[in-house]
Parts: sequence; C-alpha cells; structure tokens
Amino acid sequence: MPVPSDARGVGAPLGSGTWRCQTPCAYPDSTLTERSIATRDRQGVAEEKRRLILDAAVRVFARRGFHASRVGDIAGEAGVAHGLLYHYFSSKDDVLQTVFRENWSELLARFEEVEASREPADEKLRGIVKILLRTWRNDPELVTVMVREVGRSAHLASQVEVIGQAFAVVERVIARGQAEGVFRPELDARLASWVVYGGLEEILTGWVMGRLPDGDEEVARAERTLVDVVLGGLGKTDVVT
Amino acid sequence: MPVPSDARGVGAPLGSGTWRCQTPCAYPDSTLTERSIATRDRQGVAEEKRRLILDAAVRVFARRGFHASRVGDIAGEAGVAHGLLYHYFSSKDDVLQTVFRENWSELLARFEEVEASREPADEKLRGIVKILLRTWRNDPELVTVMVREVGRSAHLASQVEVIGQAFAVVERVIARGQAEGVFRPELDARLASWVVYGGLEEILTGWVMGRLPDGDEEVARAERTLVDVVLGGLGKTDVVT
Amino acid sequence: MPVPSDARGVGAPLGSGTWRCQTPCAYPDSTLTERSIATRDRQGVAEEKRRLILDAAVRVFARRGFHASRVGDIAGEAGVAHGLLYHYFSSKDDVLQTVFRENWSELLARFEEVEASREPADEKLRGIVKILLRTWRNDPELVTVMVREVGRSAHLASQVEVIGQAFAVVERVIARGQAEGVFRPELDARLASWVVYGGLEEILTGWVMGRLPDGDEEVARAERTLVDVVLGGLGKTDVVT
Amino acid sequence: MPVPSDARGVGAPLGSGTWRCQTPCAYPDSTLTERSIATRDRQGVAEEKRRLILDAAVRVFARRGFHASRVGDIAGEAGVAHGLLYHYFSSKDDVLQTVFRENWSELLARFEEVEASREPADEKLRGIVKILLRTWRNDPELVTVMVREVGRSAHLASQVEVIGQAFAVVERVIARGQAEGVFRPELDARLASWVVYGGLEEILTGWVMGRLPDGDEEVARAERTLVDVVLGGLGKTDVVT
DNA sequence: AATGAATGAGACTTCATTCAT
DNA sequence: CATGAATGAAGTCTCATTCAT
Repeated sequence: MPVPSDARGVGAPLGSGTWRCQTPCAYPDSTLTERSIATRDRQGVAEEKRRLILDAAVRVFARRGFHASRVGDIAGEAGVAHGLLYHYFSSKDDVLQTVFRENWSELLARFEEVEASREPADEKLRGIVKILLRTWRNDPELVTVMVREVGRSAHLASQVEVIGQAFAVVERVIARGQAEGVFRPELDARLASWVVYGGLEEILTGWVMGRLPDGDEEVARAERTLVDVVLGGLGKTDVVT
Repeated sequence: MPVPSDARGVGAPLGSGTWRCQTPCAYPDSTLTERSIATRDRQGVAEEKRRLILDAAVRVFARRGFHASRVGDIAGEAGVAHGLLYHYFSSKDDVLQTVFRENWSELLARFEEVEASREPADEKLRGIVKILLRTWRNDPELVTVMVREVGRSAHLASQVEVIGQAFAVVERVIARGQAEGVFRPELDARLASWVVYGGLEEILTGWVMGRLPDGDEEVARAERTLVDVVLGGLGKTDVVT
Repeated sequence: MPVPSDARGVGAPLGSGTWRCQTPCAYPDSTLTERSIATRDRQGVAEEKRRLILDAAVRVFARRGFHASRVGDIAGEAGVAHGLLYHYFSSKDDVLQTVFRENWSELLARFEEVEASREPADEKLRGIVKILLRTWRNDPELVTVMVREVGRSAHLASQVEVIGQAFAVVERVIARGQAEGVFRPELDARLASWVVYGGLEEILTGWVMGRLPDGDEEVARAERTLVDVVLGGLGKTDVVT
Repeated sequence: MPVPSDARGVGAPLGSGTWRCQTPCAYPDSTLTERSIATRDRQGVAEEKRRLILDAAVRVFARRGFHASRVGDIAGEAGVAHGLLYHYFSSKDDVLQTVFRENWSELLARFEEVEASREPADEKLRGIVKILLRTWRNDPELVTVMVREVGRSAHLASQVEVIGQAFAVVERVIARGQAEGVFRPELDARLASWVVYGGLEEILTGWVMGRLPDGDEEVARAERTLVDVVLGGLGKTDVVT
C-alpha cells in the first residue's frame, strides 16, 4: 500500500518552518546602518516576544472566541502589558489575520506538497485529511481558531484567498482522480470537495467544542472513518482501505 | 422507488406550524385576569410584533453576525424603537436563543418524522438532507444564522441540546441502517453522522458566504452530490441514486 | 455723530436667534409619522440638552483648551453621562465644530448687517469692532474658544470658510472706504484688515488669559483705543513713511 | 531718514548668538571630573544633538501643533531614537519650553537693543516690527511655533514672563513716544502695544497658515502696511473720533 | 551616548440595557 | 404598548515616559 510522501512528516507541527519576520519597529524612517551583535540579539528577542503574543492570542481566541476576547486578555496570557501588543501588531484584528495568514499558508504548502506527489488520487486525499486531523493533535487551540473564526472574517480578502486555495487543492485532487478513473466521474468535483472539507471541519469542531472525544485512539478512528466515508463514496469500485 | 413520507412537504417553510407561544411579554404591572376579545387581539398584535423583531434579527444576524449586530440594528430593521425589543426579549442573547430554539425544534421535529417513517435507512438520510438543504431555499438568512452561530454559542445549554438531538437522529438512522445491513457495519456511526452534518453545513456556509452558486439548479445538484457521496460511501454495495 | 444701525443691538448675546436644530436621533430610518404633543415636548427637551452640552463644552474648552479637555469633563460640566454626548454629537471634534459653525455664522451675519448699512466706512469699522468686543462681555468663554481654537482647526474647511468670510467683510469695508475717499488709498486693504483683526484678537486673548484687565471700563477703553489706533494711527501728526 | 541701529542686522537669524548652554544631560552615574579634549568634543557633539532635536521639534510643532505632535515624531524627524530625547530634555513640554525660552530671549534682546537706541519712537517701533517680520523669512517654522503656541501655554510661567517683557518693550516705546510728543497722548499705551502685537501676530499666522502670500515682495509690503496703519492709521485725514 | 522594547494611565467611543414619559 | 433619551461598563488604542542593554 502506497504511503504519502511525507518528507516533513504529515503531522509535523505548524510553525516549525522559518518565520516571515516583520520588523516590529514603529518608526520606519530610522536608518539603521550598523547591525551589531546587540542589534541581532534584540531582533531575536523581539521575534520571540512576537511569537509569545501570537501564541497567547491563539490560546485566548480558542478559549473565548475572537469577539469575546479582549486585548487585555491576550496581553495577560502572554504576560506583557497590553500596550506592547501594539508594538508588534497594528490591531486586535491584525493579530487574528496574522494567525490565519501564517498558519493557513503553512497548511496550504503541505497540501500542495501532497498534491504534487505521485500518489494515486485517493492516497492524496488521505494525505490531506491526515495533515489536518493530525495538526489537531499538535496544536488543537490553533486549529480551533483556524476553523472556528473562518466565517467571521469572510470579508478579509487575503486569508480567504489562502483558504480558498486550500479548498482548490482538494477540488483539483478530486478532479484529477476522476480524470484518472479512480473516482466516480458523474460527481461535481467542486461540491464534493466542500463535502470533504465539511466533514473535516465538523469533526474538528466537535473536538474543539468537547462534544466528541479526542483521544489518540479517537483521532485515528476519525481519520479512518472520514476517509472511508469520503473515498468509499467517491470510489468507482469498492475502494478498500 | 419509495419516497419519504412528506405530509408537510420536505421543503415546507420553517415557522409554518403553530407557535409554541410563550407569553411574549411579562409586563410586570399588567394584571391580565380577563381575556376579552380585545385582549386576544392585543395578543395577536403582540405576537406579530414579536415575529417582526425575530425576523428582523435573523436578517441582521445573517448579514453581520451575532456579535457585530447591534440591538439598534435589529430594532431599525424591524422598524421599532430599540426599547421595544426588551418587552419581548430579555436580552440580545435571548433573541438569538429564541431563533435557535424555535427553529431547531421545528427542524428536529421534521427529522424525527422522517426517522419514524418506514423508509429504508438510505432514504431516511436522503430525506433529512433534503429538509435541510431545501430550508435554505425558503429562508436562507435563517439557515445562515442557525448554521453560522452554532459554534459561537456552545455555552448555551438548551440549544446545544436540541441541536445535539438533531445530530442524534442522524446517528440513529445510520446505526439502524447498519443493523439492517444497508450500511457498512465497520464504520463508527457517531463519526459518520458528523461527517454528514459537516458536508451539509459546509455547503450551506458556501451559499451563505456567496462562495458557492446557489440557484435552484445548484441546490438540486448539491443535494444529489451530497447524498451520492454520503450514501455511496456508506452503502455496502454500490447504491445508485 | 452717526451711530451704527443697531437693530438687534451691537452687543446682543450670541445664540439669541433661532437654532438650526439637528435632530439628535441615532436611527434615522425610524419613520415618525405622528407628532404628538409628547413628541414635541421631547424634542424641546432634547434641544435643551443639546444646548446644555454645548454650553458646558464651551466652558470646559475655554478653561483647558480643546485638546486638554476630556469628553468626560464636558459631560461632567453638563451634569450628564458622557455617553449622552454621543447622542447629540458624533465626536468631541464635532462639538467644537458645532460651536464654531453656529457662533461664527451668527457673528458673520451681524458683520454683514453692519456692512450693508449706510454708515461711512469708519463707522462700519467701529461697528464691527464693537460687536466683537462686546460679545466678550456677554459670553467671554465662548469668545475665548472662538478665538483661541481657530488655529488648531485650520484644516476644517467649513469653519475656516466662515471665519474667512468674517475677514472678508472687514477687507471689503476698508476697500470701500478707500474708494469713497475716507481711507488712505495707498494701503493694502487685505493686509490692513488682518491688522485690524489681529488687534482685536490680541486684546481678546489678553482678557482670556487674564493678562489684561477686563472690567466694563476697560472694555470701553479698549474699543476706543483700537478704533483710534486703526483709524487714526499712533502718530500725532500725519507721519509719512 | 534715520535708520535703526542694526549692528547685528535687523533680520539676523535667531540662534546665531552664543548658547546659554545648560548641561544637556544630567546622566546620573557619569562622573565627569576630568575635562579632556575628548570631553570637550563630546560636549560639542552632545550640543549638536541637542540642537538637532530642538530643530526637529520646531519643524514638527510647526507642522502639527504641539499637542498633536508625538515625541516619536520629533525623534523621527531628528533621526534619533525617541529615548534619546529624554537625555536632553525632561519631557515633551520641556522641549517646547526650551524653544520658547531660548528664542524669545533672543528676540527680547534685540528689541531692547532697539529700545536703547537714539531713534525717535516711531523708528523704534518700525525697527521692532522689522525684526519680527524678517525673522519669519529666516525661520518661518520657528516663528510659527513661537506665535501659535503662545496661547496654549499660558500656565508656563517663565516663557510668559519673557514674552511679557517683549510686550513691555513695545509699551515703553509707545509711552516714551507720547512723552516725547511724537505719539498721540490720549491713547492707552498698554492697549496700543497689544494692538501692534496683534497685527504682527495675525499677519504671521496668515503666513503660517498659508492664508496670506508670503513671498519677499509680500513681506516687504506687510512691513510697510503694518507700520503705516499703526503709525498713521487708516484715516486719510485726521479723523477725530 | 544611544536604542527601542516595555509600560500603563488614560483617552475616545460603543452599545446593551433601563426607564420616565 | 411604544418611544428614545439616558446611563455607564467596557472595549480598543495612543503615547509619554522609563529602563535594560
């Protein structure tokens, strides 16, 4: 049985890549010509603080939802004064945006890796499902936010775009599978991709809300069930997993 | 081919039944001892106003989300002063609660009707899907709210209960289908029901967000696709729809 | 000796005219079809509250300057909750704007009255000086704000316009006086009008700042001195430059 | 025609004299016991930085007004970190204070030079007007701040004092002129001096605000007009009031 | 001397809710 | 029933100032 190419590991934690570090500096005009060790260190520390705040924000958003979370909560969770948050982010909204942008980008990259692999379509789909569900195990709060607050921010172009791209990967994988004769050709690939995503999101939400048990055992079973349902339905013949 | 029992019509609009009319306003001083015609009329008018506000709230919530909606928006949409809202509801939260309670109850009742019918399990599932998707055609804004705001309000016991019951119907239908040998027995019925619901919600959300086309044609296709995917996957043999 | 036409009285208090009452209503869509006595009364009361806040704002602005004044100070001075201020005005800025708009308009109207009269040019000038200086006696705090905060809000088109018009009246009066042979023709009318205004403002500022005594006697003397200097100059004989 | 004594030049730029150099920074721990060449240099550099910040502050204050200017703006304009500002000045207020103190002192000194000269009173007045108006040509932003922010800072004792002294010079010149029979004796010298100052300030403000053209030609004309009006009045003949 | 991250008081504004009319 | 003026808690964000490096 072929396994998905998993260079980085399907379940590798999000955020393990390099960070696209925006300088937090408030006065952009300042001309920094020399970059001493101290400067470097300070940048490193600053980047650490930035992450500290971002991580705290994820925890708080996961706990109370974006709207109900106060800037002060985030700062408190991060153990800094709330003013500092505005050193690194322009607004509370910007914090959420950043969480979305950075993490969905990462997820998308992994999806595209899977898509580009030489697996058969059904294995690709399985790979994508694995990535998302296992990410939950690594950082449930992050996934909570990514899943729960998608709706709220429909008006924000950039992140919708990246999520849209994530959907598009699944749609392409399905369409390709139909072309290859692995999937039933009469289905609408676009709609089918939404069904797949919906199943994923629902289970994640169930875990997030504590309405579904989320032990290791359950996560494994969920993966199996979801793939079985989805592939069993899409497969032209009885695809046995 | 058996059709689901559809006395009221699978797509009958929500709210067409009789209302479980709570006294709309517990006006503290008014001593309602006699129930003259006038009183009846007044109650009728009051009930009308209550609906007016509720409907307005649904439109506003659908447009801006619960949190971003102001009481004044709802009142403005209903064409009444915002103070009046507090005659009929105890708070903004109560308005949302009421929307959930009344409409999910209605949906649940229809689901249970389907469950109680003598259809085979797959037809029951199809019936449930139809009910939900077609409700979209009748009142997309209502469904928007019912779907989008479910996550946010996890802390509200009552509505979770009724929604949980809706999930439970699907789970029981699936489990029964397995017992009857119509569905694959090795699947986790609970998780499968979540996948079904997820697919439904995702497509509804796509329509709500305007990211999926939602003409009559598309709704029909969505119904077909969803059922095909779900049943095709669950069916022991190739269930052809 | 001719006296300026003084129908309303050169020193009549500002704000004695009718008010251009903006309805304070926050939800503009509400269709008010019937206008009962109660509604009328409420509007009257509302207008009164509006004035209450506006007057309080003038006092506070005069005392501390616009920038240093907090919305809470204004509300406190008016004896209302600070939230109410936003019922009647859209922002702190709007309050200042309104003070400017309403009162400079009033002053301008009086200036134009004087300009339109049949007095000789020097008497018109004297009339204008009287209006401004005597307004100080009636409402020193108002004049304080009108004079002191002009600079701060240079970027606000409307009020600059109305003040510009006030300057223009003086310029026209001077130019007319030159044409009539009453004033020296070699002077630049525009610049001369600025000198006149400057003298006025400086004395007002002196009073505002408590650096010039401002009793009735002094106001009268200031009026005389200013007019004497402007019309006759300091020089004992015709000093030719 | 006698010309005012103009040893330094009536229009010499402010700040061209020696600086009353307060120790720029009372760095607590640094024990400056020895005064080597290096120390001297360092002091020179420090003084340069001080000026850098001060000049930047003037530009920023002129552009946005004191209250709306942020410390970060000043530092940014000066090209230094905002923390450094607090090495040279104790607060934002102190910066403004310093601008006032140093420059009004300078102006005052020049005024007093003129006062001490042997010119007739009218020439003295003309000399003072020239100094102020021509300073505008040399450093409009500085004059902007000195003129515009005077009112705001009534509570700051020291600078009011120095400005008061500047007023006093004019008053004394006028009074002396009356005693010498050059000026009309019936005028109130105090008030007249305010009128003169007012005319000056208004024209300066007009230039600052861009509401009066401020080319070389216009500055010359303004000088003439102001002196003409003040000394000769608008009236063509001796208008007796 | 110089930096800029960090602080936190305090500003403006919003809006759910109450209540006199 | 109905209105909308009134309240005030609570939220986001700004910015002068401090301080470790």
